[in-house]
Amino acid sequence: MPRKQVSDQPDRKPSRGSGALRIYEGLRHDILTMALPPGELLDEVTIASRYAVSRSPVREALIRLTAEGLVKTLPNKSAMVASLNIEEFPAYLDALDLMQRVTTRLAASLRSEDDLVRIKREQAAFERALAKHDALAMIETNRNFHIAVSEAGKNRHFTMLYARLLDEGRRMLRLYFFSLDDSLPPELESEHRKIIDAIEAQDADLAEHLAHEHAMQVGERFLAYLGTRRTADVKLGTGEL
Amino acid sequence: MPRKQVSDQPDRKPSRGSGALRIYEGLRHDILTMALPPGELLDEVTIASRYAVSRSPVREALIRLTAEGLVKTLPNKSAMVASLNIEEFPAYLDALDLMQRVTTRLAASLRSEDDLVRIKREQAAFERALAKHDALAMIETNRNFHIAVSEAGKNRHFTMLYARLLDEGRRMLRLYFFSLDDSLPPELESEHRKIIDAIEAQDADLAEHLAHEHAMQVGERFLAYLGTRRTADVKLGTGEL
DNA sequence: AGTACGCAGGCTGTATGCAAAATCAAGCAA
DNA sequence: TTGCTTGATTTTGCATACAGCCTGCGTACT
Repeated sequence: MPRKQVSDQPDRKPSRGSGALRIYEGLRHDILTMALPPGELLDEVTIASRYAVSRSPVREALIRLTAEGLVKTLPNKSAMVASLNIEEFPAYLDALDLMQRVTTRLAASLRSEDDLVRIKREQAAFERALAKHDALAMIETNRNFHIAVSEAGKNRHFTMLYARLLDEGRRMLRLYFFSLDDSLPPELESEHRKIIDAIEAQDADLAEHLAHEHAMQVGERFLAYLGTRRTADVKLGTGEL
Repeated sequence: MPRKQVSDQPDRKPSRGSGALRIYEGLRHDILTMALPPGELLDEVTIASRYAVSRSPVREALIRLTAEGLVKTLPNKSAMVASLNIEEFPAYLDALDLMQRVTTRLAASLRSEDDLVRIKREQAAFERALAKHDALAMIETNRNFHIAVSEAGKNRHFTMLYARLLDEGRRMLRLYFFSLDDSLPPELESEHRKIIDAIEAQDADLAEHLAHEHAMQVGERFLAYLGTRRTADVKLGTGEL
């Protein structure tokens, strides 16, 4: 069959090897931003036609996302976006708190000057997103800030779990941030700043303490959000807004 | 083309859906037991013919193993068994220690009677393996014991990372256990017993302390093993024995 | 009317085909 | 001898083909 021309760039060769990665990143982005809500069915042919590829790279992307826990798949049935289970929130917060504490503590102990530069750069990006009241950008830059801190701690095992938790949290944070539109909590900015100062001063105990408070704040804010009446009909289990 | 007859069981239907899982588990087992040494090339056609399937399910298995970190793959090149990087041992031990402490502590706080039964069952299997001087079984049952403890702590995030660390550790433990053939360390058994007692008594502080000591012991033993002269020529980076 | 059976369609799991990319080796040049 | 180029071969990445499983609807039977 004659190759259908690519939509945007007619002479753009997808350059063998990019297909699966592009789909993986695309699906991942859509899941984390809830463009694909929890429970959404991800049937392979539909996705394949949406990305103008065959089922093979789609399959690869779905397998990888399944391994990450963002997609659930039952044998001989369509994959679906993993649901946000509210009953797991306590365990989630426990894990987030511990990882945030340990990675921030390690960062304070082990950070290099380069790490510090990168952390501040990510924080600057976060503050720009704050200034622009861009909730999605805030969520993403907030994640990148914490990952930068974690990587300064130089333990890839902690960083990996922490990244997974933060990504999982992006979906919850999206619910939270969008609930308050433009009135964004400015204390996040100062909390980040204090963490940076502690890391710069290599005060591990203080850094850990601040990280703990930060995690608790996020948890409390999310719980407060859950308690607001106007959102009482949001079904977290299915993700339909 | 006429179907080539299956090697072992001519009338065995692979029952659609089992292929990828079978290969995944087979490769995983071979990697963790070092039957496939670190650095070994895993080209798709060879594995496919070995398991008497096409490349598709092999591909799926390799993708999943890559996501787990047991296999490394570079674009347009063969996948290979992930290497054991000795320079990452300190970070590994940090992570193992923290996960062991937190999961054991949580287990002491949250264990149900059923959890306790399962933990003791896994410990019994471990002791049987000890009695039989079966190193591979010891490694596996030791892992299962700790996973059972972790699951009693009811935090799937911690359990997931802990399981990954224990599996990663299986490859290192294999080096260690095989280095001392039959003279197996009996204190592992009593350490497990003490941990069980603390969990049963719901003494979280004691359980955490014992878990910490246990992790440190394992680390020290492995370091002592690394220090023995007769193994000085084992190249951990490539895994060739 | 309600239930069970059967058949058709769609979707996944696996096999196979094809082309780009990488690797290797031989040949040529320095 | 050493290094670069080039062509053949191998291997991956993607596309396509095929077969079994699940679903849903229609029909017949109780």
